[in-house]
Amino acid sequence: MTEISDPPRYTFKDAEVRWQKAWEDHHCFDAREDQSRPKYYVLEMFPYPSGRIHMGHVRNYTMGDVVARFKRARGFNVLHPMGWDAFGMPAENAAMEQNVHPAAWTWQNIETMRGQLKMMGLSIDWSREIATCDPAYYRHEQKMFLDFLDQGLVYRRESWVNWDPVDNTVLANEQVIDGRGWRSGAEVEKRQLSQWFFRITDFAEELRSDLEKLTRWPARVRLMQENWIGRSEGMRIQFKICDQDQKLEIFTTRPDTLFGASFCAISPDHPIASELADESAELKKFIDECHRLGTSEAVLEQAEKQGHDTGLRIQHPFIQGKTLPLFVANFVLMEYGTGAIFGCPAHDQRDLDFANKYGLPVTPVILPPNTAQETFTIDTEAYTGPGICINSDFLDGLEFDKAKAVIADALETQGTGQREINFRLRDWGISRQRYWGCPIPVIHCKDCGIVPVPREDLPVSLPEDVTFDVAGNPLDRHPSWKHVHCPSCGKAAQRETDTMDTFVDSSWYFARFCSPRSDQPVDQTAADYWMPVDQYIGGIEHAILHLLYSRFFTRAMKKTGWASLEEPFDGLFTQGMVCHETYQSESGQWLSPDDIIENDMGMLVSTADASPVKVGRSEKMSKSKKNVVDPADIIESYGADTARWFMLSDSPPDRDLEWTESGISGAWRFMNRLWRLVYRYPDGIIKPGTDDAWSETDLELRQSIHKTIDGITKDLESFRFNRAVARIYELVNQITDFKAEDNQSSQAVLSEAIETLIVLMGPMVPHLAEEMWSKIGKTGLLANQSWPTVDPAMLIDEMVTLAVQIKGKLKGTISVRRDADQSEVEKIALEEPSIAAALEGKSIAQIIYVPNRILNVVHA
RNA sequence: GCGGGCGUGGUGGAAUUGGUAGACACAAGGGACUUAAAAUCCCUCGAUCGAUAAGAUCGUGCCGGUUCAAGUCCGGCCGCCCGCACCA
Repeated sequence: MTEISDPPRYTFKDAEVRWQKAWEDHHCFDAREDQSRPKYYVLEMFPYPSGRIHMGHVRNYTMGDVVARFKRARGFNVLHPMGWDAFGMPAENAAMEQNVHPAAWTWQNIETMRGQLKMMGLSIDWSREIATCDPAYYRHEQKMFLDFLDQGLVYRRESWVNWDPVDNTVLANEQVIDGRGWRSGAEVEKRQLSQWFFRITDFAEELRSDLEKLTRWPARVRLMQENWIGRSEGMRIQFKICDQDQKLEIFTTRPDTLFGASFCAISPDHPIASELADESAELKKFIDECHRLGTSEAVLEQAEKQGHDTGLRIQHPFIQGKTLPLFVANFVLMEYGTGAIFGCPAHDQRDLDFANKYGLPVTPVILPPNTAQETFTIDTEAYTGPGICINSDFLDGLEFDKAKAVIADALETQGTGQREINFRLRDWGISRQRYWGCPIPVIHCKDCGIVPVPREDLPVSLPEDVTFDVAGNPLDRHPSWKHVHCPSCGKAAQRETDTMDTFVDSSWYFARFCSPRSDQPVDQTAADYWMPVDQYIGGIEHAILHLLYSRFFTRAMKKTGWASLEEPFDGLFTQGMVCHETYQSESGQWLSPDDIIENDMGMLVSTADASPVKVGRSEKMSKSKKNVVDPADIIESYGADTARWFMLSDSPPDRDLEWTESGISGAWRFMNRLWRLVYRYPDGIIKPGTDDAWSETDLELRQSIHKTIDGITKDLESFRFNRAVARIYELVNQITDFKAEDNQSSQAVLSEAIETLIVLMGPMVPHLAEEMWSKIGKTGLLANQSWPTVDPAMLIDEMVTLAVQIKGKLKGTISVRRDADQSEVEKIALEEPSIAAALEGKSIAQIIYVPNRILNVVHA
């Protein structure tokens, strides 16, 4: 081989474009159903087209691409699509601020970002691209909405919402900051509005119990969903209201504390409260007060328990003649259980706070273990632990768990209570008073009520001639759009002007990718072949909502005949965030990494005025803190492969990754090092020979090759990309150090090493790998090359290094035959000078031998 | 408050799942090449003692335990991070 004195640098600009075109020309990544091959569906959470791609996208899509390319090389028929989560508020904000149409703004962003993603060299089947704002997509969403409506999976009801009086819109809870609208800054009001809901609670139990089937999901995400669904077993109990026919229904998980009840309380939104408020100005005032305070976290944190005595009395179900006062209390939620509770102050902290404030009796009914009843009192701290029932009539002496069952039976026999399971999960409100979303396809008719838009009239498209110069929903004030004839009676009627929550759009896009141009929401044959998604990858921020909604939607689709499975995502991986140090000027202004420079003294200063810069901790890249690095700049200066390599190196993919300049330049240096390595070997390096008379060093390299194949295969299967990267470095170091002898077998080993290295790197740095592949004289695309197979014989070492310990402390290592028997190993170990010296004069008590691992000598 | 996770060199992180702690990389320092710089190549790099050697001792947040053997298992602290939060 000839050493070339000055190898040129790897010219990524030319190479990356060239190989991207080659893949496209050869349709390498087009996916077609093929029943004869095992399929693999890799999906990354699709991006919102905000304008430009950010580092989070680069990390996400690099990981997905590694999996897609790896699986393809392993012989799978891979589906790896991309689309756009294109409806949403930012488009309307842009419309208001920049006077552009949301559609124009969105499609322009898609154009830009598609180009940027293509520069990354992702193995995506672009022929399947979809955008949720395209009527060709959302008409199917409307169709399914109507199917859900037919099946009773959608309903409309009045509900309390956060209303922004300036922007004239409903705000999500996350959009209310300290009681004010996040955009307008106006004090948010509670209003009752008629809203559409998806009946996700129908599936609460199933969504919870099926979590255990999702074995390829992170335990953390499953737990978060489980907590979110929040199942609790308890009882619904009907209390008699004194001097009335009405009953008060409450829900409790602690029927065992029923004898400790000292009051009942209902939510300010409870029907009984509203009824009473009609006759009591004072109560009405109290209820209004509760509404004004709202339920935002900050408020609840400090909010005192407050109540209003209704004057009504409630009959205790088991104690003759005992009655309890009924309060309206600010801490009782209408949305959970029945909106009414009984209060047992001794064993619930909230009830105790309330009782102490209003001077209500506190009767302990659960005695903690190893406590004397005479000395047990409750002061300001409720006892919520386990124990034995006291002061509880027929429950006395029973262990509290047993007591729950006994009293449940008693109530059920009496007919005044039933065992019930309650969930924290609420139905999913999907109405948004927004323009840029999927229109809800119904018509409101004065005579016929709610009439679905006839299916043949779908899609209900958004009108284009809308304005954003005034607050409120443009659909609502559009001159003609909402005025239609009732499809049922033909009289004048109005369209629904609310649009759907954008989470609806992303709840089924994965199914649409299977047959993106079908004139049905999904083509059953295609979906049956491709679904479920085998590997889904995205941010942990979607652990609950998006993933839960998708699980619900898939079930709803199954019920309406659009899906044949329940769980859309078989495997889930949640990637960490991309972080960067933060910089602030002396006056506290955030500075971008581009605005700072290291001065002669090694200090970071502002490029503008050379003033010192405060370096803050590494945080998620965000525009507000200006600690962002634009991926487009990086790809421009270093190429896509360098960016991809850096993304995969060092940090485990589920943890946060810190972006550093030295890290990216290190990755760039490595790209060139590889290029030089391959450049040293002219075209057509030696083909593997039949001669297997390897020298010891030949054998060593061959073993390394196969151990690397084995290791990287396992690493990529289990998302340990950082480990795979380290193995590549190890192999490259070894190849660099390898001195090939002047014979065919030695040359062949080197040849095998380089070839294998290139194939193994293919999924991670595809352009460079193609370039190297072609450089060593290979014809045909590496993208179509299959994954190397492991020679199992090469994984087994003839000799192993064994650690020798004395009383558990390492004293030396010896080299022994693999699986050598204990007596042989002992002999070698005890003859080892350092061991012999350490054991001088000691009598050996025990020797522990773990073959191929360790020999531990224990002396007296 | 409830639930969960994490804690290893100057830094990011490895560690065959109880068996040689620190792989690999970054940063740093030294050297070679060069008129010089960049690039590249070589060496050192957990701490302490020792001479920059041989060697020894200590060392995975802290304290204790189990074990022949603990970063890994158990108990108790400390610190950080995340999720939920008036859910009866």
